[in-house]
Amino acid sequence: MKDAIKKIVVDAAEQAFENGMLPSDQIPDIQIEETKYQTHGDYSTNFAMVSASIQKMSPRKIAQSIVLEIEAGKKGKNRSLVEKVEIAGPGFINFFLSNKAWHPVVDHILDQDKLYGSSNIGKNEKVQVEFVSANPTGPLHVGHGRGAAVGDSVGNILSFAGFSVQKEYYINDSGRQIKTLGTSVWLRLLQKRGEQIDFPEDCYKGDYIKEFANEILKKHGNELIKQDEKDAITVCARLAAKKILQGIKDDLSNFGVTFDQWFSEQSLYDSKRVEKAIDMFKSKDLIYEEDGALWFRTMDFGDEKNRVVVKSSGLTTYFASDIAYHMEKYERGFDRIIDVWGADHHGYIKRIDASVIASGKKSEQFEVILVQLVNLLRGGKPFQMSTRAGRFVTLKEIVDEVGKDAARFMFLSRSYDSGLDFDLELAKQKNSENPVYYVQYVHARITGILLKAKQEKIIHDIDFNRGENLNLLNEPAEIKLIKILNAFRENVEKSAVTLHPHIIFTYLMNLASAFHGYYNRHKVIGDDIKIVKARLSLVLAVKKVIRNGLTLLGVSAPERM
RNA sequence: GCGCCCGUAGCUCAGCUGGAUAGAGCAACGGACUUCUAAUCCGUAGGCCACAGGUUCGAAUCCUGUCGGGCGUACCA
Repeated sequence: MKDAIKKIVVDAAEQAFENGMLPSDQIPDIQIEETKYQTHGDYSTNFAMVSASIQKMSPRKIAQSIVLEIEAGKKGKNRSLVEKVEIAGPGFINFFLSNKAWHPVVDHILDQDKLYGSSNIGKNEKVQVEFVSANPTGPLHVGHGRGAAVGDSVGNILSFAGFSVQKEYYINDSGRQIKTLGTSVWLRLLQKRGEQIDFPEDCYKGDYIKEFANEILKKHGNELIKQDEKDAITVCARLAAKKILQGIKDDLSNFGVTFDQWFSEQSLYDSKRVEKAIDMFKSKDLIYEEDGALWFRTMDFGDEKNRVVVKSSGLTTYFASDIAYHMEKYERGFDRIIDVWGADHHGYIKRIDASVIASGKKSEQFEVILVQLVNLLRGGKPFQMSTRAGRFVTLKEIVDEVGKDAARFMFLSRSYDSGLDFDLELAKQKNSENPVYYVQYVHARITGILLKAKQEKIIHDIDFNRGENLNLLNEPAEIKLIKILNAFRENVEKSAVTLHPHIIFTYLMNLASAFHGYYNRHKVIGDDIKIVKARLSLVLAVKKVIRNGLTLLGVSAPERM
């Protein structure tokens, strides 16, 4: 619709130039915007204002010549959509569209169905979204849930907008935390056998560790005891990590989050990629030795200090494998890499950015979505979490208690740029305070209407792909609904460009509100069969758009509630 | 100290690639079920958009500074 309006404006401007009403044929970058107020029509453009310096004329004068040309060119194809054009304020040109301009939108939605809202602005660009990537040393907690919801939705939205997306989970299955995990399990196992052991401060204290210890003791206890402690710990680590990872996969799956690939950190060592990356940067003099350690010159790329890649002990740091990992991603052919991280990792961005640029990529090819922390509350009071102390609320707990849909909707309701208060008591409530029901209710309500219409033999099927009598949709509430439906694709695109899923949330709330208002004011199944058919077409279109939007957020669209 | 995020209605937050009269949910108050689902709707009330400068025809939006809150500043992961 906006494109059609833009064409009208541009055509008129060209015509005005030919007629000598405008001195220049230069067309600046203009905006066609939806208006905030009914009195300003449906769309407005700032053409006159931004052309003022080019044309060396006052905005209102420019606007006048444009309006004159539009009215003169009544025969133009798009022109018939416009009922009235007005000049307002400092020089806005306001367009009032006729109702019939909107009616085809309904047909278009019914026809496009699940594809409605999709686009190709991504041009199949290869994008990788990496998220969650929690260490397999314990179950996922609430904070991971937010990252999972954001990453998964961003992936969905980018795909829908025409990007070629791969979602990946990076498994930190190497290094010290895995060793700590093994030690934790091993010590619990020994305790279980009755040995008196002081459990170290830096080991994982969660109950799940004790459970693993029990299990391993039963299954492999006798063999383990005979082994060297060092080997036994390694075995414990391997078994526990495998078990935990499976738990993470299950939790994510129950949360509706899927990954295309699970990438192992250890594999980077096995394939010598870490070693090779270090050698490569050494040869470029970007890695040097000092105090017995190897340092990467991240300061050359704006970091506040250089960073260690190999400690004086000879062990590599996390940063070392991350350098290799990101290089490997580009080798796989991705044009863009998006990492979803918790805000507590923001100091890490410069470092990775430096290594990415050092490896010859452009800064824009690496982006980090920084998800601000989830502030967990219980009945309004802060609820502190610590993995080590074993006191935390897991993602599974949340999903079991409030449901996948409510949890995901909650996580995506706000921009991730802001911290999120997640109150356990509130989230557990299944009442109207939860916005997810507000939107899902639209879908269920419409299904109810369609089922009734089918029962009364008004329609054969509750799903159809052609509207009927759309020209009878002339109630203001109906036109308003169609306008919102029409804006869906634009919202998806905006969401994709800004990488902000909450735009979809806001859109859905807005659409749901418009629908509920319409529903309460107008009856779909009434006396006039022609109008009934028109309205059935409209509400079916609403239903499809609600479903498409919810799908992007990973929330289900129920037929009944 | 330095770096990142935030500061908008009583509360939680949208709006931020500058546009005309700043929005929603919750909470408060008053109404609407003999109807396709009241998990809904309609109405009332609620604002120095933290503060101070700057850029602009125009600033909640962009720039600078100040104040306030969160997070981070490891040869941890």
